[in-house]
Amino acid sequence: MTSATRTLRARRLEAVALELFTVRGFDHVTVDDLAAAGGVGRRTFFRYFPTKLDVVLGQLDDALAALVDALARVPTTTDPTIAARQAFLQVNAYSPGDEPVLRRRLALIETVPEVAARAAVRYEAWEAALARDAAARWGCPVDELRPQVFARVVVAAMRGVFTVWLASPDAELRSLVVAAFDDLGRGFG
Amino acid sequence: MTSATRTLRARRLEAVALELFTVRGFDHVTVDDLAAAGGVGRRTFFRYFPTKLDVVLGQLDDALAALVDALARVPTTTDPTIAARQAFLQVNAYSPGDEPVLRRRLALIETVPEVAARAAVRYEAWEAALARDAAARWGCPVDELRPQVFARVVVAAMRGVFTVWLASPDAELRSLVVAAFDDLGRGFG
DNA sequence: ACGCTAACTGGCACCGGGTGCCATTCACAC
DNA sequence: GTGTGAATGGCACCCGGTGCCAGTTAGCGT
Repeated sequence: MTSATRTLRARRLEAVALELFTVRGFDHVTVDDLAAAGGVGRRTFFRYFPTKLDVVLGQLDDALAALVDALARVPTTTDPTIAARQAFLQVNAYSPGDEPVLRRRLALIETVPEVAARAAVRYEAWEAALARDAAARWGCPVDELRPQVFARVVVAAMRGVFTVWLASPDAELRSLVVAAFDDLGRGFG
Repeated sequence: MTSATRTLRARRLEAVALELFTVRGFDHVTVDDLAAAGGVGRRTFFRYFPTKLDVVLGQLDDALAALVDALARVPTTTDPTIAARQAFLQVNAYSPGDEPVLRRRLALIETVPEVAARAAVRYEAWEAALARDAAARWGCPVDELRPQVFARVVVAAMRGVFTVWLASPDAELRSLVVAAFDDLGRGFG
C-alpha cells in the first residue's frame, strides 16, 4: 500500500467516524462500528489511530507543526506576544470551506469530556513550543515563571477564542484572535 | 456506616493508592491492587472513587468550592484580576505540613498524561466559576470573549505556577502566585 | 432482645477500549 | 513465477468501568 493510499484510508475513516459521532453521539459509537463503517478490521483501525479519541483530533499535530514553523519565521527581536499573535493568525487562517468541518470538530471537543481531556494533553506540546519561543525572545531560561505562564496563558486564550467562536456563528475567527491577544498584551488589570 | 467512617476509608484508600502510584508507577497498578491494598472489594472501590484517575485528584473539588467561596467574599466592586488573585492566595494557603502531599499529587498530575487530562476536565468547572465572577464584576454577559478568555487564562496561569513550583523546591508558592497575577494584570506586551 | 428496614458491601458477569501475537494476503521486485 | 516485506485482520487477552443481585451490617422502633 502506498503512503497516499494510507492517508486516503485514514481520511475516509476520519470522515465516516465524525459523521457517526455527530449523529449518534461519541460514546454510542464503538470502535467496531467505526471499523466496520470504514470497511476495515478493528485491529487495522488501531493502526491508523492510536485511540478512538484521536480520530476527532486528527490534524491537531499538523497545526502544531505549522505553529512552530510560523513562530520560527517571526524575527527574534519581535515581542513574544506579537510573535504568538502572528503565528496563531497564520495557523488559524482556514479557508471558508473548511470552517464547517472545524466547527464540527471543535463542537465534539467541547461536548465530550474525554475528547476535551485528550485535546488538553495535545495542547501541552503547544505550550512547550510557546514557552521555548518566548524564553528565547526574552532571553531568559525556559523554566522560569514568566515563559511558563505566558505559554499556558496563550493556549488558554486560544481555547477561549474557540469557545466563543463556536457559540456565535456570526463571529469572525480572525478578529476574535486579535481581540484576545490585545487583552493579553494590555493585561486585565 | 457513618459518614465519618466513609471519609476515613476514602482517606485510607487514597493514601495507599498514592503510595503505590509513586512507587510502582500509575499504570502498573491495577484497580484490583488498589482495592486489595485498601482491604476492600474492587466493586466497593468504585463506590468511593468514580475512576482510578480520580484517586489522585481527590480534593480538587473541595478546592473549587473554596475558590467560589473566596470569590464571593471579595466586594463586587473589586477588579476581577485582583479578586481572583485574592481568592487563589486564600485557596493555596497550605500549611507547611501539607506541602509534601501536594507536591506528590501535582507530580503525578504532571507526569501521567491521563491524570493530567482528567485534571484539565476538572479545571473546566473552575473556569466556568471564574468567568461568571468576572462577567459580573465587569457587568457584561458571561459568554462574551473577555470573561471567557480571562477565566481560562487565570487557570492557565495557576497551572504554570504549579509547574514552576514543582520544579524548584525552594520557591514559595505564595510569591509565585503573586508574580503570575502581576503578569496577568500588567499584560505581556 | 428481637426483628425490620435501609444502607453498605462485594462477587459475578458483562461491555468496550486497547495490545500482543500470528497466520494470511497483497504489492512489488527479480 | 517466486520470494520478500509490509499491511491486514482475526483471536485471545488485559484492564477499567457498570448493572445486577445476594449477603452483611448498622441502626431503629417496639
